Amino acid sequence: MISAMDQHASSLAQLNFGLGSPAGHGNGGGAVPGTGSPVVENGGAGAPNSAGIGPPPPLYEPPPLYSVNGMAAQQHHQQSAQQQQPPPQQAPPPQQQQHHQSQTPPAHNMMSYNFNNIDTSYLFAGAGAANSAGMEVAVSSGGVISYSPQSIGQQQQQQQQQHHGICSNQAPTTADLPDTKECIEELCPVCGDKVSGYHYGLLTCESCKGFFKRTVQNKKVYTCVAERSCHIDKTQRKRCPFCRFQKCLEVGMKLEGKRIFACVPVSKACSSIHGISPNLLVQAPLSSEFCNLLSTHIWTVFQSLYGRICFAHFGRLTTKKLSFCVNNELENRAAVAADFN
DNA sequence: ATAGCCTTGAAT
DNA sequence: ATTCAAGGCTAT
Ligand SMILES: [Zn+2]
Ligand SMILES: [Zn+2]
Repeated sequence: MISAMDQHASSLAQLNFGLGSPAGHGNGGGAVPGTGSPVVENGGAGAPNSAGIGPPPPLYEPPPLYSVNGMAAQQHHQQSAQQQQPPPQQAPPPQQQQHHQSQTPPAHNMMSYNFNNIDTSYLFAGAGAANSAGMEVAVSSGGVISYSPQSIGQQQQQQQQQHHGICSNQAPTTADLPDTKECIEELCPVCGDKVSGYHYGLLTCESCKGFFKRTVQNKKVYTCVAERSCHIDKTQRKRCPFCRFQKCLEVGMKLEGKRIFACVPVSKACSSIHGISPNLLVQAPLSSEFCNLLSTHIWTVFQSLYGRICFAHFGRLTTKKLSFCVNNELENRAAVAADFN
């Protein structure tokens, strides 16, 4: 059945984004030597889709019905069974959630960056945390975007070297004992729980380690019933796995030393054609080959997952333009991520 | 699904 | 022998 796609499959196998379960086991250090583990076709998790995103902030004009190379945007319809979502019991309106952010002054509004009308929020949706994590962005004249993301991982490394530092990223409200060198990296950068060691590249708690593990192992695709900016702390981390995983990625949790950009659902057609799993783990570095694949097949999924992408000054959507965009967005980040591979 | 605990295998 | 992170196991 899949034999017809051997060509594609083989080419895919050379890509770098695969989730490997390369028998490889534990390994010291936060940086695992690049084990070239290709793709793993498994995907156990069902529920390939997730379109039920809340109304995205109208920062840009709503995209037209996108269709790439005649590939109709069918994603809109597939909106049925998702993974079990915590019953909207408390589907807290975004405002409430942001209310929780005790001390995050004007962060939440920076969720999406607009560069020359290119919205990059689709990747770092809810980049508020990323921003607070030290993300800096610079836009050059040519529209080239450069990032100097200070992931928590890097911060932790720095702190370690200094054997000094501040109480994680969560300011202790008012308590800032100058001599508290013990309160240091005791807090999980994702949820604030107590760290239990290095897990997937940085100091995290045991639960977030397990959560990250389950997510990447099963390639789970979550959806957020709110605005993809839910506050994650020890007590609420279970409420929105999407935002939790998003935060995991933002702070720089890595698999096999390689950063993960997202876990995206792949349309049935695409997974069938390329012989890939229904859910795809997008890892750095991204090869241009993968970017092509992304631009031609998975892009619409990205849209359905993260909202929309603004191609205002791109005019009509074409494969080439998509490739351009993808290469300038994703690969840029990939290059940055490669710094601490 | 979550999270605490355990086993494993590699590195030192 | 010891340390440690990845992954397995399993009671909630
Ligand atoms: Zn945590
Ligand atoms: Zn959320």
